[in-house]
Amino acid sequence: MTAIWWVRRDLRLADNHALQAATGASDCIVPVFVLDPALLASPDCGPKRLAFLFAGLRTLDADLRARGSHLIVRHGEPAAELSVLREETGASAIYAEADPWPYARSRDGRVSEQLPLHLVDGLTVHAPGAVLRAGGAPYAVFTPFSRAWRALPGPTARDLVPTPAYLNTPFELPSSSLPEVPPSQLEASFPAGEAEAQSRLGAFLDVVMAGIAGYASLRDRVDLDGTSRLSPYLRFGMLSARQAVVAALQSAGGNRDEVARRGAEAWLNELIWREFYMSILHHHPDMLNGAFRPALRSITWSNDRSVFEAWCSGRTGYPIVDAAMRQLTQTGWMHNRARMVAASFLVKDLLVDWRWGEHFFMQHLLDADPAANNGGWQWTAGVGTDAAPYFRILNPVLQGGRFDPFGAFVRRWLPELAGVPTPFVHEPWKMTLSLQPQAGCVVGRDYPAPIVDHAWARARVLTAYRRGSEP
DNA sequence: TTTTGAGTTGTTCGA
DNA sequence: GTCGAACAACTCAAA
Repeated sequence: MTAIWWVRRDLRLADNHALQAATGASDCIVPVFVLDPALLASPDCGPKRLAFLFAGLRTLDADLRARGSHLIVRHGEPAAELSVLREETGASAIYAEADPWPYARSRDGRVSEQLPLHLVDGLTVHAPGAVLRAGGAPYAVFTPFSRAWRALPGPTARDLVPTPAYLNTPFELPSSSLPEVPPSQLEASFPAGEAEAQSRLGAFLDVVMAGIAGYASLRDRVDLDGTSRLSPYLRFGMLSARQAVVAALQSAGGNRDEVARRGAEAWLNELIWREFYMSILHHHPDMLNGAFRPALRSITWSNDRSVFEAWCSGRTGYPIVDAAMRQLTQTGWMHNRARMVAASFLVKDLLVDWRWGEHFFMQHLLDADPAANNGGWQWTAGVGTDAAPYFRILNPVLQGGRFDPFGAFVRRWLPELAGVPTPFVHEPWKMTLSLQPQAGCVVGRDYPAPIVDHAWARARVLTAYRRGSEP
């Protein structure tokens, strides 16, 4: 018996339920990845994430070759390509990991009409649809969702599926080659692959390194390396979410000190957020098209192209926003706190439709996932499930002072601020005209003046939301 | 059905 | 400088 293992966003051999289902049913496995032209042509498909995916596929191929197998790559419409592959191999079934993303669901529906496709849960620890209220309705608020999620029997180390020692793939089949991507800063920041993901997880969990132990107190500091930086790996399944949750639960339990326990709890909470947004998207696929709350679909945005472009390129005149955007466009990753500050600034200070920002993040983030990205933007804009209160408008100067107290983050990404004294580093326009040349940063010449006045913008957005929520 | 308490991540103002 | 209240009103979840 032969089975096709259809790889999509589960680029790993460890703890892979779709692969396990395939090997359980068949002794011959055909691993395939289908490059879908509809996805490659999507405006949300950016070159950085694509390069990360290609690098991940090469690594997966190498990992498979070490086990007697290899990855077959096909380019074309998935149902058609899988159909051809099934003819070529005589496979009796196709196994793949279920994905709640609406495009994936319709694609898989089309494949199922023609082929014996078996979808296996594994993208999340608890299937999106498994965490429900007493009457069977889905949750729309995070805290009760997380309580119900935690109340379900959680995975333990014994539940993790080991990496297969050998995979029998005797076929010599045509395989498309992946485009070569030149080495970049990206490759240095986030090397793709399962081994890298495992090594990062190990370092994060290491007691001596204090990654997870310091997480609760340091994760908001944009100038420090206080987060796991595992999001790109979770996005493509180079790391199993189940393995991450098992690690978090292990770190949260036992006789550990209070700080370490709190750190593990905080990290577990972030993993639950990921599952929350996948669940939300599963139940409300229409969220990708607009605000969850109908009352907030008629806000009048300024939608000023020039301020949007200033935001995209990191030229708003607010250092923490600009540093965040440059970190994103240069590395494909942005610190979580910086995401909130940058997103809040676009929506609340510039009054630009949150969907513009959502698309920009989709294009640039290695870890961009439709569920989490949309959920985060709706949360920031205050138009989604469990939305932020209307009055939560982040002040970029205060956020900078609190989460980048010495200005190391903004100086790293904005070299023009290198000589600005720390008291002014988050508001350089407050330097006197005589100090600016001494600091090597004349506002308006070396670094932009603020694109809007925050106090004025705050009043404007409150008015716009009040009007937008009127019937 | 009605009621009640709560809702990731804050800011501003005035005493 | 510090502190507490105010900031729309609404929806969700559970009793």
